Amino acid sequence: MSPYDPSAFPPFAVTVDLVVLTVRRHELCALVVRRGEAPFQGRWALPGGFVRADEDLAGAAARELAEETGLCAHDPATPELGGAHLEQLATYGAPDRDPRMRVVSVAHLVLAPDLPAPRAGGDAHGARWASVKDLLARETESFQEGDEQSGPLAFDHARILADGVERARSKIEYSSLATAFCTPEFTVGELRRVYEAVWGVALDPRNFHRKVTGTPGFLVPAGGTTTRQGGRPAQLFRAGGATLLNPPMLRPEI
Amino acid sequence: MSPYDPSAFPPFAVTVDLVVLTVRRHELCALVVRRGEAPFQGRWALPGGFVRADEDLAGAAARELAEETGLCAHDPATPELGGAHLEQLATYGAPDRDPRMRVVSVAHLVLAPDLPAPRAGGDAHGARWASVKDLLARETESFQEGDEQSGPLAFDHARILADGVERARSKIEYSSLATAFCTPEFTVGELRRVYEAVWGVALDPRNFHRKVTGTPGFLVPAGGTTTRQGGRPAQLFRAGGATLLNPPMLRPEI
DNA sequence: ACAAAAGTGTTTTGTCTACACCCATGT
DNA sequence: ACATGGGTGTAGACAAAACACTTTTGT
Repeated sequence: MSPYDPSAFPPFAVTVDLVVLTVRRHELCALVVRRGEAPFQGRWALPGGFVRADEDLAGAAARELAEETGLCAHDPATPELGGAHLEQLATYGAPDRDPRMRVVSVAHLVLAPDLPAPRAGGDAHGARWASVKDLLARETESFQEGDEQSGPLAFDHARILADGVERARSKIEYSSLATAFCTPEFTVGELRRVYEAVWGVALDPRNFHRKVTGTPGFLVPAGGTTTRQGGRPAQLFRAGGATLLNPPMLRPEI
Repeated sequence: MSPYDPSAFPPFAVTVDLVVLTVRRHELCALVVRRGEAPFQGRWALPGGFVRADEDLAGAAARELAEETGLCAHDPATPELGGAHLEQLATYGAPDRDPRMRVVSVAHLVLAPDLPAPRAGGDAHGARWASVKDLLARETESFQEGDEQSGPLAFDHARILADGVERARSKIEYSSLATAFCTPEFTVGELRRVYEAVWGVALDPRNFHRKVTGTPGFLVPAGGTTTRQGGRPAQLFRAGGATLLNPPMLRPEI
């Protein structure tokens, strides 16, 4: 027979979906696009698309990210895309998750600094940043039909978003990934506000400062200072080489 | 047009592969099966198979696990399968990972207590437990052709195995998953030997005892004692309800 | 002068480590 | 008696939380 018997397995469509997170105005936000076609036409969804025949999963994710946000695509072998971090999140493949056909979606998580307004691209009729809190609250609350802001996310995207947020919350605890939410040069206070937004807690600025500057490899001084946050000039830092934090940042109990 | 245009996306085969880990004779071991057909005929591989048209990913993993090990299949919604823990690990989809066709494999991680010799099932010509250390060492070392024990794993299974082992190593740090390697009732010393085997370190028995018995919800007394390890009778425990350990177990620096 | 944010010092409190020591069984 | 593993007590090292205090800017 030919290399393999195609009747031995059912054919699947494979897509990548993106959970793109950023921190804007002290709030954790996710990128959503408005669906232009059925099913879930007009509803908000996570950006994503089909994996092509000749590309790998991370490559497909990087391509979709570039198409949806204008972030330059970089070598997918390196997890940095113009300062953004890309990693695989999880795969969703319930038989009924797409009414059209059997689709397996490999979700990816992107952590990005506060970007300019996203560029609508490809098949998405519109793209915007939305507060994660709002997006997840919509799943259970009642809402007005036709309201531009409202409605639950399409498909199982609320579940995927929740998983991505949970991953981001735990990963910044024991890795230096929180710096992926910052501009290339940032202050300790800006980094603290990232933690506060992602975790939804208030942190003691004094202890936070001591902790992050005392963790070897987390931050390296960039040399300058800035007063863009007001008050006394703050030292600028860049992300250091360390990826794993030891000891980890401690998330307050709430 | 019909519900969806099949020419818009390339068809994929979707499989599940299993990293089944256990602790035997103070060593971390993985389940491997001998391949009965090309490619990689005669080589060891991770158990796995095609996802069927009507089952979800966790269901396919649970079915394959039952076929390969004889572990009774339970409700995939609950992560417990006869004392074993099942979770999704990661998805592997490089275009050339299978020479026959485009295959995306959703790897799952299973942590099981020390089982009787595995039952060969389905298309696998043989199944056995192999030391993780040996399996991963084979990837770089030279080996004798034709030796029953030798040869690197098929496909990208060494990478998948390494990822699964790394996941197990970090998860037992901050969750109570180490109990999934134990029989339903176990002693503190048996649990300690699980940590020692998975991490490849020696732990202080006195401090370990204080730590695990002092972490609320980790262990609940089962009521009896045993001398199966020799020495003074040890209290028997069951896994408690807690899944996240706070504070975590601390892995020694090396 | 005052508000605002950055940074430092100090005390208290808790946890990890290392190790001395005792307990209960099998041989 | 002794080896083996189970379990408790305790002193020192170390890190985190809480908070008083100083520094340096903008208005």
